[in-house]
Amino acid sequence: MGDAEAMPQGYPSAAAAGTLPFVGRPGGRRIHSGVLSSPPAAMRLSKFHLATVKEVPADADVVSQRLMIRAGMIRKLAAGIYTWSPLGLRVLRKVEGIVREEMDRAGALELSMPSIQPKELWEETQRWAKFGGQLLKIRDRKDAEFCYGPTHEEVITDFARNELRSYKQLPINFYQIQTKFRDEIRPRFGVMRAREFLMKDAYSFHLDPECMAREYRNMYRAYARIFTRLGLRFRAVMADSGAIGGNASQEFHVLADSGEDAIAFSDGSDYAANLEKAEALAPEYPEPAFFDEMRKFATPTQTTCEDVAALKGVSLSETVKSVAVVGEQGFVLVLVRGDHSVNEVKLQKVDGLSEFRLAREDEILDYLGCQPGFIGPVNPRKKITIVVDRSVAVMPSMICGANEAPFHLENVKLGRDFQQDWVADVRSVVAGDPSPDGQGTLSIARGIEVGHVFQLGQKYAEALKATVLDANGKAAVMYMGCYGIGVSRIVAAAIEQNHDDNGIIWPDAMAPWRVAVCLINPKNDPKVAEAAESLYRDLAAEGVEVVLDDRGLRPGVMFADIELIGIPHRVVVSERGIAAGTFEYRARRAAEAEALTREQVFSRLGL
RNA sequence: CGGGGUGUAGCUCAGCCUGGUAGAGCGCUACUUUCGGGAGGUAGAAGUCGGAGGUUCGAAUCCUCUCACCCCGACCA
Repeated sequence: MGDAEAMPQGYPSAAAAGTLPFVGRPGGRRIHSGVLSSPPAAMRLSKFHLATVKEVPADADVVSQRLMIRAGMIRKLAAGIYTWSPLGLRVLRKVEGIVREEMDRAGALELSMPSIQPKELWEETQRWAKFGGQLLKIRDRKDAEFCYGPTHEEVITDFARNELRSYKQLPINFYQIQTKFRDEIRPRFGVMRAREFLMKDAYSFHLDPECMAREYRNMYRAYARIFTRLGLRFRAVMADSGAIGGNASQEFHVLADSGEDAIAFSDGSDYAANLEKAEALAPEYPEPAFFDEMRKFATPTQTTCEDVAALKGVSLSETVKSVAVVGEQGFVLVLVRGDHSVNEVKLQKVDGLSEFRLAREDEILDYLGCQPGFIGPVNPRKKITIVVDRSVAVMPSMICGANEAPFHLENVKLGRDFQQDWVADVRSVVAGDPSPDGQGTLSIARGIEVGHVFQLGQKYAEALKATVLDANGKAAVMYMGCYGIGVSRIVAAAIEQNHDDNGIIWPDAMAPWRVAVCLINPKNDPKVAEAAESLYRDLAAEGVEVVLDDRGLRPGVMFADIELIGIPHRVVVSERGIAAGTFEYRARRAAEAEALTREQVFSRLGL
């Protein structure tokens, strides 16, 4: 799959990252540094705090987390809460700087909102109650309630309603790069799923939906530029808008096998969507000539679809899985094919299930008259609601639980043996399903969500009464867009995508330094230190971000460190190189080092 | 929230079952020999054994409570 497919016209593919004209070039004076104050471009490791470690805590369960800890980029303070060391922060700032430059370039205006937000504001949008346990609530000394901001729709909309009075002030897009806190049920994977994290969030305000849609496309393009400049392989996909709310919504995913999200994409078109969202079409079945009577058969030990299918010697797709849930209006049985799985997000869209939970065993017994393992839609003990997936609705007949242990039923026919209340798309797509746009079939890949763009519409502006006067002098509720990027998560995602057995391999744009100059046995020959110092100074003078490893360590230790922290280019200065008039150059991904003259080294670095 | 597990030196861990003087490796400090892929030797510093209570002559070890952290689950019946 090519990244370019997900990108708007006219932008280079990710493969070209690092050669784009707007990448900060050595020697080129940046108009603005991208951060309030940049760390020094050149650095001696003897003056730096490099804190690599050989052993890692056993609980680091993902590559990026292990490598970030080993490289000494992060240290855990508490569950999902990390300190960024000087090294880690250099990388984080690189990402932040690129995000900031591209947001500025796209016309957004940076501001900074409080991380602590009053309860009252969140009550105006009902989200104090609805946001759930992720909202970290705190009290001040007067016992007034606040939350640590997990997102800033409320605050920005409050700001906008006070600041924006006229349609002439629109459209406008405000953004900030700020630490947020979401009290995750289970923080894990280091900074990839942390509770405290750095996020860029932007909010745009418009008089009409067309304008909102234009800015949405503008932000989409800005995001594509950001991830391209960062040198990441990524893909934009259609998304469910979830708790934030709103209409159109797309996510940007960094592709990595370890990603927490599954994304579905077509091999025959541009279609790509989060698995939560990807529409599942019903297959077509040949019309059967006649129907057999429903029949009960014994399944003494078979409680799963897999076991029952194996017992009958039929395909899993001929069985039906019954999932019991309890929604606002009571007990609901959800039917999906044995080879499919229920999609929670889709199920929430069914009437009466916007909030649901799995049924408890006693509830299942009460409504169906049978314990789990043998439940089904036929002859429940009490009146229940039955939701049938599209694929189940077209099955000529099915095998399902009999609501009587230990039995299942075969030749069960919808409409004859039981009645459904709803037919809906409630399953997740699987690889091989037809693409919903009718072109090609779907494949599933894994991704790490690093960006999300939404068209919010008037949801928040309405709740908070954020209006401007339009050209007719009438109050108009503004339309909003919101656009997030997980800055700290990008650092982890980049490592997931770019590493080897020796450590991290930074894309040039994210590397803490672009070049490392290493000294071998400088004590033996003063010329080594002289040559290294002069190379270091000259590279620094050219504006290259260069680090001099003058720690005086043994070569093996030094090389291992430089590789672990992922410096893209390494130049070794040694006695024997001096004698031959060369330096030893090695790109991080290269298998072998090569002996180059000083001029060749500079030209390798594009100088 | 349910289940399971772990807290012992800066880090990774052993010791706990079967109570009796606090251990190893890595890291750190000093000296020394080394010096092109995580060196060797010698000497050394370093731990309220997560916390509180209890049992006992005696508790890292047994019991109770508590805190923290981790894993699995919390749609696939």
